[in-house]
Amino acid sequence: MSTTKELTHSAKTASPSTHATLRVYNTLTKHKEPFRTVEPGKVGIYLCGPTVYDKAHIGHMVGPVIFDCIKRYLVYCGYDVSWIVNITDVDDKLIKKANERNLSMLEVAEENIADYRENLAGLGVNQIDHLPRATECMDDIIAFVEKLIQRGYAYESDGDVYFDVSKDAAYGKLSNRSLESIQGEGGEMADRKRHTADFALWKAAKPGEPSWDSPWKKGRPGWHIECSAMSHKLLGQTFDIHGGGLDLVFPHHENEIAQSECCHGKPMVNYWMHNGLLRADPAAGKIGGRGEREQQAAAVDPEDAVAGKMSRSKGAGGLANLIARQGGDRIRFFLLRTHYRSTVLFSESAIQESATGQETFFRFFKRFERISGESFYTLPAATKRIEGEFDPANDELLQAVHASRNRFLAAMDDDFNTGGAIGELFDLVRTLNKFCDTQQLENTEKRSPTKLKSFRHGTCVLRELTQTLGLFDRPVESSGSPSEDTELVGQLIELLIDLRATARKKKDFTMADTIRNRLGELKITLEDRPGGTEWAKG
RNA sequence: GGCGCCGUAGCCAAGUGGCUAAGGCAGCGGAUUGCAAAUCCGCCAUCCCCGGUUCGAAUCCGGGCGGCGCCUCCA
Repeated sequence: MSTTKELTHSAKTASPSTHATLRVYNTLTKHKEPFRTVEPGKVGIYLCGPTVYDKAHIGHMVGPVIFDCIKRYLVYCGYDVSWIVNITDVDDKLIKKANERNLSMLEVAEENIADYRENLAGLGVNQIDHLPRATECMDDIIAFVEKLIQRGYAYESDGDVYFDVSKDAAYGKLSNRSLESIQGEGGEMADRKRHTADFALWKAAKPGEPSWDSPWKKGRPGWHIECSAMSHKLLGQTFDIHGGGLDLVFPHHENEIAQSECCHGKPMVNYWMHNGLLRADPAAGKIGGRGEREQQAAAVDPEDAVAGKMSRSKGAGGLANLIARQGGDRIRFFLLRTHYRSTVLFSESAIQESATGQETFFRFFKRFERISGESFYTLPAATKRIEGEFDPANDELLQAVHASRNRFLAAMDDDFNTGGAIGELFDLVRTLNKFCDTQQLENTEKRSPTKLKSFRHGTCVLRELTQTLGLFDRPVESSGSPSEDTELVGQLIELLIDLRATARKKKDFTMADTIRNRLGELKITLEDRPGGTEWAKG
């Protein structure tokens, strides 16, 4: 098998500070390939962000969430990573929206960019290094177009500029299309183009449209050019990873490659990574796309209220509401349970289901705190893969932890298989829980420093791994807004718990159960543990 | 019509040539508990169908059936 050979080879060529067991699926080659960087130890990532003509929806978050993990994981593996997410803030739809709302294009953009950033933060996406906007890079865009004209790959036509696909022999290589099979956009531009498949690099402005000075007519950039210009400006002529939704492969990314490679005469990107799309329900096609628009009115399954909500979420605050309702951490967890290239069937009931499983982690974190007195969230876990390596020696617990860690890393190394990796996380928690049970760690008298030390070490490993996914970074804010009453409520519950404890001592279980049941009706659960009774809301 | 993806237990979902097919939800049995909750243990799939390659396939090839994406703005 060639796998062994590749691994051996990469171990020799890789920088010692980075891990070369990583394999990445490349849309361009349709294969998983060993990950090699352009520059040793450095990774440049460009992800296509939104066109900000409207509020973000959940589908816009799939890419950012997975790439947030990818960056975290690469950093963990020792790379110096620069991650760009572009914002397209000049576009036909933006102009249309601005006219409808009687606002400037800039105002519409500002509003939706703020919404986008809020939603990113809500899902814990905080690894982005730059969010460049197309309108901030106009000089670079114009220079890029000029160069394409100079090199004979583009032509001006009545103030517009078009890319001449017939000059690019490689055109179609990403989406595997032949020039003949491409219909191209017809319409009003058709007569200004030499080829139907030619696409606009620069569009002359009509009266009243926002425009920028250019060597051609005053106008604005075409849809694809800003990505070529900005990625070049920020990451260079050839960079490591370009990402986006699967729906961008054609024409957007195909056109980006054509522009960039014809302009620079070099490969633009080494790894093209595309995430799968979200679907609202089996009947409704993908979210935010043509399928939704066509079927929106038609088939809304009454069983699945979510489909309806998704459609409505195109309006104000849809995603923000969803995050408020479910919690960003749950949505993130839900998205990461599936491999990033798969289609995810989205529904709130599916989020609920995955959240039920997610509770296992939160319960364990509480248990850890009960036993160790330390918060899981502040554990000094290794932030680098190499630092986290350890020899479990004869420690049975740590041997199991070590094995789990290896399986987790193997999953992540295999094209960022977060779904498989999360499975290992569940295993790891079970191992740790089992240790608590068998060693009776909840019982103060049975604890030994040695056992506690192993337990803490194992839990540090758990934290080390969850950090690479950006999961459980901080305590979940308790649902419901805190009020001044919170303290008093807590004191009252403690009082009831004391009364119940007295009842239990007297074997008055009827009273004890009444207290627990009545509190249960108020959504307050009591759990009796060796160290006393614990209560929780919800 | 062209290009491409997918079909694993009741549901969600890893695994893409070789130990007993991860994990989660739901369910069932047990340990534990005054009873619960939590936790742990056990049970619960031969991988859409047919054929082929191979010592050996869920995993590769061919053919069906079914679902989906792109080809037009889309993360």
